[in-house]
Amino acid sequence: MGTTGLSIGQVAERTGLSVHALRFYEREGILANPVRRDSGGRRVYGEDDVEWVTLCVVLRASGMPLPAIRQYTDMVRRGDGNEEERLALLRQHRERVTAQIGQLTRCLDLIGYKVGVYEDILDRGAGGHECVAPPAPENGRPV
Amino acid sequence: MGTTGLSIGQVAERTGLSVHALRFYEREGILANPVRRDSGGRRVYGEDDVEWVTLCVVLRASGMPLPAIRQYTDMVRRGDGNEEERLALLRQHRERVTAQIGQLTRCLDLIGYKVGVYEDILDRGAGGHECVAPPAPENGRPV
DNA sequence: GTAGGAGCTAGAGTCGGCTCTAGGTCAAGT
DNA sequence: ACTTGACCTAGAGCCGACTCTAGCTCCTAC
Repeated sequence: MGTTGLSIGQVAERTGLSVHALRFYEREGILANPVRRDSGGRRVYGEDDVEWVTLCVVLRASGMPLPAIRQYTDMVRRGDGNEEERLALLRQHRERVTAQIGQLTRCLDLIGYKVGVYEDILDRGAGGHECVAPPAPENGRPV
Repeated sequence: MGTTGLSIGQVAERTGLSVHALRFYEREGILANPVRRDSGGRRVYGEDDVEWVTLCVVLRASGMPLPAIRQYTDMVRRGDGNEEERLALLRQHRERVTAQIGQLTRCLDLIGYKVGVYEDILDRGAGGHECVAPPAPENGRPV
């Protein structure tokens, strides 16, 4: 049986979390199953643990708060029979992420516009002809 | 001269920030120009202030930290002549936002995949035929 | 045998970004 | 006269998510 068995440091390395964060997540009840320990009391992670942590990292990266991840973890831990609940939670999160992307995209438009404005100002300035009344950079009463 | 003059409460309402947050931003040096006061010492905002705050809200919403917003504010306050700097800062932020959207999109893919998995499980379950060995929901060692 | 490095626990500290409190002023309405 | 409500300041408090520290145990290599 080729069960690997990874140390916390190795898991940290491949998930991108710090060892501190991994222990913290465990304390917070965010690991789906209790981490095994070796004879010396050190954590030994399996591939499935790594996969789970990786999922958690993705959920965090997309803005899911730890309490929600814990909820989801609890559902999974409770086992089969609550798939509707899990689905609902995932769908809700998906909508939030979609909304977030939408908002960021709108922000990006404005930022892009601003970038364009400054590019124009600089192009014009570099062109050599004096700009007597520069097109009010930010607002009408700067400084 | 149709200068409006808004109270802090009105600005809060139309920018979405709280009055607390508005005062906090001011203390943090994030308002481009000093807010005027009425005879009683109360803040009076002009349309330009509201526009500036609105820009700040967009920058915040797209993840720019307050210190960076303050930097930008400082540049604007210093007046003409540092347009390259402003442009650089905005471009940098634009790239970060783009990256963030990319990351969220990748997360969304995974979440969508998970949603699909659960939809399949539930469809199959609702179909009536017993699922003897359900396709391992989360990982091989749940609970 | 001893120095280094990785791991352990419990608990304290940090950081960003607000949010709230206490204690007060002021103007308008009843 | 008095209550209400919006505003003021200075400063404390809070929340989320880590991050770090102290003081310890192992194991390995020199």
